[in-house]
Amino acid sequence: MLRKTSQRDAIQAVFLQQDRPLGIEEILSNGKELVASLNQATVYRNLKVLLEQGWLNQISHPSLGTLYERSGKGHHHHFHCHSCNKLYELSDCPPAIEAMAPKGFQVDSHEIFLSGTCSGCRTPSQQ
Amino acid sequence: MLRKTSQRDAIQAVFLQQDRPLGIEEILSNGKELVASLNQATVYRNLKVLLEQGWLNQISHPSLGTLYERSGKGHHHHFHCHSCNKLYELSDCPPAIEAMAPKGFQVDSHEIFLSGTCSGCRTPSQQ
DNA sequence: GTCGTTGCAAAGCCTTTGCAGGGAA
DNA sequence: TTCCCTGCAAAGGCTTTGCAACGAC
Repeated sequence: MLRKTSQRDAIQAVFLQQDRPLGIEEILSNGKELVASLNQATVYRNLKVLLEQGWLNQISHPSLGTLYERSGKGHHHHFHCHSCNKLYELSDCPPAIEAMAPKGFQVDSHEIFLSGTCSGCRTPSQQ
Repeated sequence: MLRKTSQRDAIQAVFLQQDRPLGIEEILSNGKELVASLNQATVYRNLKVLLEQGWLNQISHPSLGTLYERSGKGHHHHFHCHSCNKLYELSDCPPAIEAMAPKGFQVDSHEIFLSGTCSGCRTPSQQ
């Protein structure tokens, strides 16, 4: 029922190639290098399909807006460097996060966004 | 240089009265009860002014979108109950949050969003 | 041939802006 | 009177949708 198309292939290739969270503009511009006719609407439609399939995860970042990343990397959070504007993946997760909620509240999920300066931007000479 | 207007008074009154994070729609509809002619554009413009004055804080919630809350409550985070759709304030904050970042990264700020079911929605009979 | 998929353009949200009239000081 | 503020409507971003043509199977 789901057909293989060069457009969807291109979008997936962009994610495999970049291996980091991407926004629409990046997906579109990178994808156009693979399929020149690639259209914005097609990107949106395929992102939706890939989300439904569980191939992608959606990130609603407070500063960067909506981003998409390959799923299957396990639970993690993100660090946003506002110098180079990159989004880094974090592996750790505070274990006591559920304790933040008041008594009687059931915590189903949580999101953590850190921001600051990455090591590369702090010591540019070592980059 | 900043004039007192019934519209801005109304918007501030809504926040003082509700004492919780509010979205545009709520601010507008509640504000219209105080100043019937209150316009959407006026609300946006005054929210901007109140943000610049530091009277309000902006929240970019992953599920609820943009909300505004009175500032001056100190550092805190939020819990979103997806049953009653309310946003609760949390007082605690994990102390080890900075340790989540890789070595050499400087953490300037962080955001934490919890979601789940509040106590009232878990045991409706006691509400 | 079928029917999922695409490109294009139009339409939908949310938010901002231009403009002329209105009101605070 | 001055000029900040408001309401209205139009315009801007981002995302979705309608539609006819296209193309995978």
